Amino acid sequence: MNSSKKYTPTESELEILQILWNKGEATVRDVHDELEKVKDTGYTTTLKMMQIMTEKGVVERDTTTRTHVYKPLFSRELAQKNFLKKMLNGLFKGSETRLAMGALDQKKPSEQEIKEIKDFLKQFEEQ
Amino acid sequence: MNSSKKYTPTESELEILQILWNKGEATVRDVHDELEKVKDTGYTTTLKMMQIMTEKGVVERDTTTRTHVYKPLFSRELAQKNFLKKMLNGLFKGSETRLAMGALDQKKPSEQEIKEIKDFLKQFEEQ
DNA sequence: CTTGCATTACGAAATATTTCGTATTACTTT
DNA sequence: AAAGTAATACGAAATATTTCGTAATGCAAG
Repeated sequence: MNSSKKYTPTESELEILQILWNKGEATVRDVHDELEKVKDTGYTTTLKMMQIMTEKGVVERDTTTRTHVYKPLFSRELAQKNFLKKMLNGLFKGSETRLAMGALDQKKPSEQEIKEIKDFLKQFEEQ
Repeated sequence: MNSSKKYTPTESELEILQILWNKGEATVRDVHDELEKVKDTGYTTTLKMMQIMTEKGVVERDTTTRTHVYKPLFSRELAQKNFLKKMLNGLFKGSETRLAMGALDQKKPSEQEIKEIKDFLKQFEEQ
């Protein structure tokens, strides 16, 4: 059994992270103005969300100025990698060198495995 | 504003879908036995989960035999595409032809956009 | 300075997800 | 056919996520 729980952003957190990733850093106002274009929730909701993300250590904030400035600590790349890993986990069902148990962290995948991963990714490439 | 909400599997649903995708179809017992290797929850939890997924239309089940057999209706490819889309949404921040608003569904991305997408995907390919 | 405005803080309600206990039902074994 | 076993049904508790109302605070304009 395995109970290493790695952080995955929730739906809402991901939306906020997207904006932070794009802007590099932003205030709650910045983020909320963006969010509003796509989603229809109040300002304090966004604020609270970002406060929670701060607690979780997903973002950090500079509180020296009155208007706090937030930066992502969880990178876009990591989000992608984590998702990819999650998908690959399901892929290596029978394989003895089960990536499934988090091997992707510890050992290098084999040639064969790399090939499979590439095939898996190919679909995104064709047109 | 936009409020078209497309289904995204929750964390737990995804775990179950992984197994169903691999097996093609499976009973609750099958799924639970797999799940147990990785997670430590009771049988009825898995059952309930799969029942809910049935209600949501994420899976379907054959109830002709006593032991129900479940099949995924939500494909691995779609899960990937949705995630990818979500990531791309954040990528086309300023672009006039904002993929952000779900354009990926409706119109073909431009040459330029395709290039950006490919670049984005490249990181997964290098070794 | 004091009024108004934008911000953060915070608690708690609303909602969604995950978990499981208990009951019921069907099949199998004795 | 009775007892045991394994499955589904279902309600509801536990937990996690999302939402927002209200209050407190600081800044800026009058």
